[in-house]
Amino acid sequence: MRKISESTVRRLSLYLRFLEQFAAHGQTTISSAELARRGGTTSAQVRKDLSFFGSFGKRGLGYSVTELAAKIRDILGLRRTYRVILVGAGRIGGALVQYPGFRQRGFHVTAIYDKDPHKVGSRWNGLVVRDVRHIEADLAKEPTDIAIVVTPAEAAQDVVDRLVHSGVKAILNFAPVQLAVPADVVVKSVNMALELETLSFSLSNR
Amino acid sequence: MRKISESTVRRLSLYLRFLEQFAAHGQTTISSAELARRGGTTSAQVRKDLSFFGSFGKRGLGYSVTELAAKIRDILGLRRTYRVILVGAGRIGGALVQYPGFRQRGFHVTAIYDKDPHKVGSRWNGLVVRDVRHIEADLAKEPTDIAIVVTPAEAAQDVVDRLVHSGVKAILNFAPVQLAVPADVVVKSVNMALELETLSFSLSNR
DNA sequence: CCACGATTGTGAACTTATTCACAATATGCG
DNA sequence: CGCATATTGTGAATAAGTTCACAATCGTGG
Ligand SMILES: NC(=O)c1ccc[n+]([C@@H]2O[C@H](COP(=O)([O-])OP(=O)(O)OC[C@H]3O[C@@H](n4cnc5c(N)ncnc54)[C@H](O)[C@@H]3O)[C@@H](O)[C@H]2O)c1
Ligand SMILES: NC(=O)c1ccc[n+]([C@@H]2O[C@H](COP(=O)([O-])OP(=O)(O)OC[C@H]3O[C@@H](n4cnc5c(N)ncnc54)[C@H](O)[C@@H]3O)[C@@H](O)[C@H]2O)c1
Repeated sequence: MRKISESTVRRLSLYLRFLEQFAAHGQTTISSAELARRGGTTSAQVRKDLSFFGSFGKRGLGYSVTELAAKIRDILGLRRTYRVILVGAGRIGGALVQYPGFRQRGFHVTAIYDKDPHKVGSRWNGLVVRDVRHIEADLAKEPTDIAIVVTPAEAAQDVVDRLVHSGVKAILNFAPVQLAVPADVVVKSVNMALELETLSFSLSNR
Repeated sequence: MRKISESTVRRLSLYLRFLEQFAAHGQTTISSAELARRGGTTSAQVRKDLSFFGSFGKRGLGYSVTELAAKIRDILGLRRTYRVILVGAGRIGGALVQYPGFRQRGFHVTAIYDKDPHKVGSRWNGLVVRDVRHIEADLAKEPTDIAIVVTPAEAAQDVVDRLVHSGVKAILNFAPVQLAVPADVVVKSVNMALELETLSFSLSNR
């Protein structure tokens, strides 16, 4: 397959959300122009994004909402559910476990780990917080697809090393550090302070 | 000023974080190559990013860590502090108010708003949660620089309309919806489900 | 069953972003 | 001082991403 850009993947994920909304409203077909309007892009961009993966529309008519949604789910690998573990039972971790949106989209949090003896053993949304030292053993028995790192910055690289060592191939990181991982592991970082700084830049430059 | 790309701004923010770390370790000078290594980019990219704003280095020597940090703070508009309000006293909102990292970087949360009468009036990290209906009046008296939207998706556009109407020019949005705002208002969205879906895509394509 | 309006799919043109590559220095040392 | 070494700053080359523009094709309605 040709190299697909990050921005294309992000847009596909957006299109999918719109398609689900259109489907919920009973709309059966949709044009690239309409999808573009919703996503703040152009119709050519929508068609180009899709064209990397095939041709899913009908000329003169547009796309079937449900078919295109199914196709994008396929492309994004969303036909299956994913096992997700959370490392760090802190404030952000707490918000994430309780958030129903992830499960709705097929991401199932199956375990939470922490280092703090006061937190280990407590129940979080039906899950018992486990000691982070059990990660390797647990993952050997029941591998996970994705790990979310919500520990303090100082602990993050350490935690990630153990995750990688345990065979985790995808990591979503909230700690404000640049993580080093082997080439076959993919890391996405959410850096909220950085987002605020881009806002600060925008405010100062107009 | 020439149009600066989003990616350049994000990288500058990263460089700044690294510079602060180097400063904390007592390092006084640094080369573009070293910054690049840390940030996962190339030395040419680092120099190009900086060159949009001036020339801050010494040939043969590199950059003064503290001078460059000060310069980037200038560029990003981080010489001042920012007033930030939070709309939505839920789980994510709770994590955000308690997070010390924002204040450390000059972003001061000055008020929290919610719609729920059970939450209005309660204390959150020293701040009393106010009724969202007071937003307009409050902001007329004490303008804010940035608003963080952490309400449910259904309420987000409504809240944003009121923020815009009250003169807010920068918004950080956590609700998984595309927000419509006038051209002079900048919105950044953090969409965690979308991040998970890009991971899902990566996992399914190798 | 043909002509028309709508809309896709996609090369080609264009625009933006990244990397290359090298002259222009700064430092240090014999 | 003059030469060797390091590293910047930047125009030019390349690569990547977006938009244009139009032939291909579908459904409809006369
Ligand atoms: N809270 C926010 O709004 C916010 C915003 C931006 C970034 N972040 C980042 O997200 C991360 C988590 O933030 P938080 O506010 O939830 O912090 P927190 O302090 O509330 O929680 C961190 C948790 O990690 C646990 N922990 C520490 N070391 C560990 C280890 N080695 N293994 C497993 N668990 C360990 C701690 O016991 C604690 O329970 C931090 O890196 C923070 O910088 C948080
Ligand atoms: N919690 C997470 O981990 C997570 C992850 C991804 C995205 N999000 C998104 O972030 C947003 C907030 O999530 P949450 O988990 O904190 O939700 P939550 O339900 O815990 O909190 C939402 C808060 O907003 C308040 N609210 C509702 N309507 C309002 C209005 N019109 N004005 C002011 N306040 C109003 C509610 O009373 C509630 O206190 C949601 O859009 C959610 O989809 C959350």
